[in-house]
Amino acid sequence: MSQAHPFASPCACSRLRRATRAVTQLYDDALAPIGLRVTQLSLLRTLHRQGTLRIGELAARNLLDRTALSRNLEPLAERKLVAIVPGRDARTREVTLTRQGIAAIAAAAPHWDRVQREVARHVGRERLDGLYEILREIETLHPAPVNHGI
Amino acid sequence: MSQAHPFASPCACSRLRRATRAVTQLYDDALAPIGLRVTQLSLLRTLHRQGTLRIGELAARNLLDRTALSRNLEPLAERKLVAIVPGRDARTREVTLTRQGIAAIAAAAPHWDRVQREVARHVGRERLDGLYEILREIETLHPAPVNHGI
DNA sequence: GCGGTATAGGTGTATATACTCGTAATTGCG
DNA sequence: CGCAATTACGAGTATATACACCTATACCGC
Repeated sequence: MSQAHPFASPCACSRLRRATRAVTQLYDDALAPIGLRVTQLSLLRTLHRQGTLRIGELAARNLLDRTALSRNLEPLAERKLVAIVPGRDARTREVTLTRQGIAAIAAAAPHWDRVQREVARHVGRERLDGLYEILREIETLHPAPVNHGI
Repeated sequence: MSQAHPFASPCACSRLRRATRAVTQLYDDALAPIGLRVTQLSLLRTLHRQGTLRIGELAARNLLDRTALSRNLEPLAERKLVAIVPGRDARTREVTLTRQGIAAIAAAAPHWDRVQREVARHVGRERLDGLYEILREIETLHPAPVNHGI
């Protein structure tokens, strides 16, 4: 009785993944003129909000595997949008937004804004807020400790 | 005023991606004893529900890029969980679930069930239904035509 | 039947993501 | 201090995902 679409996948994870593919496409298309993907812009903006972070910290704040983050940073470091330098603790590496990185965020801003507003309008602000709340709840299921307020 | 967490990302896409990483981890961990990832189980189950499909059809039903699907099928074909044979139309290839594929779904079922119930309990059935509805809405933003009832 | 167009799919390349294992540096304890 | 445990990270490998470009096949009008 709860199966609205008899052939719909009942798997919460598959549903999330599918919708994420759809919306990622939307954002990537919008950001294409700037030469940034939404994942890349997201990292830049995290650094913009939080300042210099170590690899592990930045990964944890994004519920992202440490080694995956390292790889995601490579093209950004290549393009000098971020700088990665050894920290005081010689085991660590600190990731910093460069001037070009800040410029890239600024260049991407209007495109991001447009697509974000399109999503908000399409879904409705209230439902979007509800979505965020549910997503926050879901994230608490992550194996690693969740860092709220990120 | 609407910024509950002053440092939270306001990006719908990043939020979705982050939550998706978290929940994917959860499902993949649960399915690890079976040697399947949630993406793989999801494909097998689509075939189980819908029967033999062509590459392009299976991709469209999952809002997945055609070539990405082809690559995702490779390890499954390698393990003989699916069979890929030329269709009548010689341009096409048809993907079929094998007996081993059906067995793999059966073996994974209890593990999937457990984690799915955990998510439903944690989020709440009602909110989970609400989530599905919002995700369906979001999917309609996908560039490619959305196939509902999948 | 032929030629142009449309369709289905593969290959090469790039990024996204996570696991295992290995290494270097730090820390903590006796 | 000296060594064991811990911590931070990289490298290798595998899957997930998409785009640009290419090929083969089918279809359609004539």
